[in-house]
Amino acid sequence: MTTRAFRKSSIKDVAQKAGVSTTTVSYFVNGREDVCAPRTAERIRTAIAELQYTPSSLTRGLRHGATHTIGVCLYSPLDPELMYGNLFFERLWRGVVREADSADLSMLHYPLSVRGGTKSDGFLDGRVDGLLFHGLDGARAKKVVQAGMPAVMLPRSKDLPDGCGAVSADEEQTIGLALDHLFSLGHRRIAHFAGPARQVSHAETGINKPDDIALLRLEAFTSQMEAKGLFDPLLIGFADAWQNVDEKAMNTIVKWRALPDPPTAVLCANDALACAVMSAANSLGIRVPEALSIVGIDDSPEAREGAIPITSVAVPVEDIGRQAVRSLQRLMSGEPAEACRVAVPVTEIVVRGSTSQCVMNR
Amino acid sequence: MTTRAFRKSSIKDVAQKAGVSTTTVSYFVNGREDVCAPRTAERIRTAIAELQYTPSSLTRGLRHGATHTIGVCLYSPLDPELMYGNLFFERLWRGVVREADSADLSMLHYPLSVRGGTKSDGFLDGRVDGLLFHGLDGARAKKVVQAGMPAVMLPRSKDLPDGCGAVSADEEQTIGLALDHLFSLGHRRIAHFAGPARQVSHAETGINKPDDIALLRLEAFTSQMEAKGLFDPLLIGFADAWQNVDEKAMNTIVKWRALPDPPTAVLCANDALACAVMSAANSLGIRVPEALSIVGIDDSPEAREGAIPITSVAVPVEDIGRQAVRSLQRLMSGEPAEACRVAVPVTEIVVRGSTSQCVMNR
DNA sequence: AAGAGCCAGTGAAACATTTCAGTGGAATTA
DNA sequence: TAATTCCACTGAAATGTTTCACTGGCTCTT
Repeated sequence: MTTRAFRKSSIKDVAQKAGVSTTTVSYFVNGREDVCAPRTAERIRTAIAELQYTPSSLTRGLRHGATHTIGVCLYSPLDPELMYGNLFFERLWRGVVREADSADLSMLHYPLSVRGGTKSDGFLDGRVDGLLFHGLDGARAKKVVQAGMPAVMLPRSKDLPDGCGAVSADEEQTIGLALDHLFSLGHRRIAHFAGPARQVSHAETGINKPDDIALLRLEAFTSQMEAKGLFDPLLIGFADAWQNVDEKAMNTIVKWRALPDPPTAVLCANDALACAVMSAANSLGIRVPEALSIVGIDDSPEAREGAIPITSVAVPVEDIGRQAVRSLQRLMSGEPAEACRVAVPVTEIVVRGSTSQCVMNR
Repeated sequence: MTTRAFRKSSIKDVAQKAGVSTTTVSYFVNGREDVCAPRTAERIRTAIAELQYTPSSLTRGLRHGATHTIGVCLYSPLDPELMYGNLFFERLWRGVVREADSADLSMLHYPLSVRGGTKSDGFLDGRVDGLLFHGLDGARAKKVVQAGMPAVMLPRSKDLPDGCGAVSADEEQTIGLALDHLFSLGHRRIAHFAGPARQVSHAETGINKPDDIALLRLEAFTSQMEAKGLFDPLLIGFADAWQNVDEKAMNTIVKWRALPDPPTAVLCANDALACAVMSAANSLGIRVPEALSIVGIDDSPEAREGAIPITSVAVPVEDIGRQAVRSLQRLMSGEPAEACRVAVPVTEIVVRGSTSQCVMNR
């Protein structure tokens, strides 16, 4: 174990230089009122300045049992396919950073050997007061949480351990916004193109991806359509993997068009899927939105930039990041985990050219 | 100062449970050979497992004087205009994370109060062995470096303090690639649309932005053109701020067209500027590339996606991130700062539709 | 003038760990 | 058998800081 190249000056050095005890220096530094003899204070002040003294966070943490630091575990930077050009991470990250900043919390990134490896011990090495994680598998999360570490899952996953906080977008609202929009345009035969349930490549590594989101959206779609008596299992399509989404979309659309009562609108689990459906429709000569309305979710650039821009539900990703930090703070200050599980409201749908009045029902 | 909600088990607890001294446990944990009595080892092993013991990084750091942690200071997530949709940060970040991961280094993000505030003491609180910073102003950097903290500036700035490492793209090569491409197409009258020298809004906050890059590119352009005897100061345009880039581009192009000998190609300091020049050319009815070749720098999506995709020099941003971590490691292990200043090679120019053979010189 | 009270500051323990320098006992050697 | 060597382990100091409990000296009150 190598030692650091430079030596910081310690409270002892300051005490010696100022001719007082370390206790006095400590009191001075921490602003206790009763150490106020002006001349002593002055000597300490100059000693600190000359020695460039800064109290060691390490020992402070040791003494206080708290470090004012949260561990953040975001797998995205290591995951090429998921992240490049996808602003999700960027926005989430920004929310986290901003909230942590205003709460005066430092953030520690654990290296992959801890994040991706099998041992979760690294998280318990005393450097952090709490943990924010994004894509840690349930088993390891459980271990960490059971050891007493406050932790918030981001977004909430299916196998959320007891005692663990969680922050997600309210997917019921997400779906609700999209469906309300389509309902108000007169659509009744509404299909859903669902996202990949879970990616195989990552099931291997034990990393739990937020593709659970796709499942939540599917469930919300199903229950809300059922509540209106409009649900038809034939109108559910799946894209099992990212690889051949275009093909999947094509097949699915063809299948739907062959139905006696084809859908007039399709709600896609995310914008990437919506784009795939859009180009499938184009290839098949199905006019959008006249013959088929398309709604996406995420409000990503790809939805905005096509020839026919796609109506999309805007997910408040940055808010999710902020709320996650807040939840973690509450958890750290002792609130019960149930109170630290929040569904961030989703309130905005950006209406664009891919949706219009349903012509069938006129 | 609040204490943490949960108490970790310490080496003492393990020692007590296993009926040995803490020394023995320590030796066991750190794999010293001479503590190998199988029965003792077994007892310690079970005690550790039962108590979920993990050695405290805090005290380890305290004892060893090194924490295997680097501080990273990236302002981008807090800077709306610069970052959204700009993959620069994302790619840089990924390089940093990957290299840190493979070097088994943790990364600590300091909060804005340290990063943006006036005090640089926060960096010296003993939690990190070195510092990677991106947009810390020269004065504060100097203070940190003088205090003996190994630090690497990313990218290299004009006012790089002595003893500080630095990693940047080799802007001479960047410009060289672009110019060679244009020369090979026969262009001789080549203009340069330079980036903002420094952003006022951030000069206020004391944050030094990497807009120095624009300056470096301008200098490289000037010297390389001069070396060929082709430099003409009239062919230099500036975009002083992001806000009215389009207008600036328009004015600049108009001005250039009015010259007796207008440029046949323009090298823009980045892709955003190249896009601005492209749309200015479109508005003015100047055909690209026939009447004007345009080269950008960065190889960003915006360069790729226009109606006429733009030829652009690909800057190895991820490499820069990786190299920065490596440089910092070398610096931390005692290498002189001069050896820890690297210019990352720039080798790739992506040729697209915005450049073609120069017709004037045929 | 004696006790009370305060002022300005100090000693030492505690936090969790590592590591130098030992120690007691057994096995080996002379 | 006595000395040596080795084994398996332990004591204690050191890292930098905070904080409880205390002290010596001074001033004030009665």
